[in-house]
Amino acid sequence: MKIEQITAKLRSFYFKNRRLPSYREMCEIFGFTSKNSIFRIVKKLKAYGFVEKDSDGKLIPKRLFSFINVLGNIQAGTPTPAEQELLETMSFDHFLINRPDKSYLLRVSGESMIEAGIHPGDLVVVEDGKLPKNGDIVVAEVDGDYTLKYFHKEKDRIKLMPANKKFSPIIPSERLRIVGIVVSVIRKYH
Amino acid sequence: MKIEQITAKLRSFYFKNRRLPSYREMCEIFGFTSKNSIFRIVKKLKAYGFVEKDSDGKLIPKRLFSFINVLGNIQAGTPTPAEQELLETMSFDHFLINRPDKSYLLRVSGESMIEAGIHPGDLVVVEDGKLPKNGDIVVAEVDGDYTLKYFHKEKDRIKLMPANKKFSPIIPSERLRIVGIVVSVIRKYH
DNA sequence: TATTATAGTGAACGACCGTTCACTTGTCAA
DNA sequence: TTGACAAGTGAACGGTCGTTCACTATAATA
Repeated sequence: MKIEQITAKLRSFYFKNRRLPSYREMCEIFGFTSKNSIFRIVKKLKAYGFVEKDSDGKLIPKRLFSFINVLGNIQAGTPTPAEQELLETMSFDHFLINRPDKSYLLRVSGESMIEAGIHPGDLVVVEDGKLPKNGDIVVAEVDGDYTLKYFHKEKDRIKLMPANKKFSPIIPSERLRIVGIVVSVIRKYH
Repeated sequence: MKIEQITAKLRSFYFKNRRLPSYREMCEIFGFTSKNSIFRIVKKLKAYGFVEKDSDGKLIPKRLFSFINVLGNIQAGTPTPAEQELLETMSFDHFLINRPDKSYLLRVSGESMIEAGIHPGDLVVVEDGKLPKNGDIVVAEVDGDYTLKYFHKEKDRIKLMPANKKFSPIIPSERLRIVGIVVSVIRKYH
């Protein structure tokens, strides 16, 4: 049996069950009757780098889940570092979230960041506990209201800049709290 | 031990190992010495709906991985159906990809869709084999070039509309191929 | 104080785990 | 034609799996 068929079947199993099948299950999936056949196939998969064994000897997926074939740029053709990274981390969860315990999701309303490509209805992954740098997009609490803005620290004051000409910069007088930094933006159409 | 501590530890284990720990491993993680303690804890987790057993009796995560606490709208407060869905599917992979075998990832270059919030450097998930509807964003191959545009079918012709005033609509004469439909957009800042 | 949950221990169970070994079959090259 | 090799079978192994049972300790309640 060809390695592509095997990885494809593993992929769809993992996508359905969120775990890798046992050897016995792989027998059923691939159509073998002997677990030894699986043993050798897994050896191949490890050699190819599709799966690996973790510290406890359990099988875990590795390079299997570029479900997703990265085709490269629309106009150019070569994969960029980000795609390599995604190929290796292989899951959007890992790609989009660095600190799961410090991250949460917000749905955006309002158009104050529309020129930064953040539209109403988009989801943003926000991570807290990080020091914002100039140019970061932050979720700020100003006088009790939450708002999404560019962060800009000048000599003695902090400026919150919208990405929309119709809005004005906010220079908070008191009570500014940076809730978190936007680390990624997600939009779903269908 | 409190259920929140347990789910937190499970979460971080799953995020690191991409699988749930065995009962013996949970003993180590939670600090118990008897697997029976784990047995009862898992019973609780099932009752709460955090985990479930799949068709083969194996433990799989269910509602555990709102790693990510959805806080609701920035301005409003109630979670929308999309967030509920994300909470239940619990993984960005499932949220963003419907058909893993028919999806791939493209890095966007060019500014032709910038007013739709798709900027150069963004990643788009493209699904093929679907019939585009008016208003869908599609990847089209026109005379050998790949391009990202709004799809508009009129009575007798197809129009590809950019989301950028500086660009002109394309009315393909021959050789138009719809490569796929953009189902989601991803942008990562850090 | 006596009673009753609640939470954890520890040993034992049968089933399944991944692995190994010996064997068969088919294919391709020398 | 023979030898080597790849691919699959089937049985057996020790270990780990989830589960169950009987027991203890602590805390809450009557």
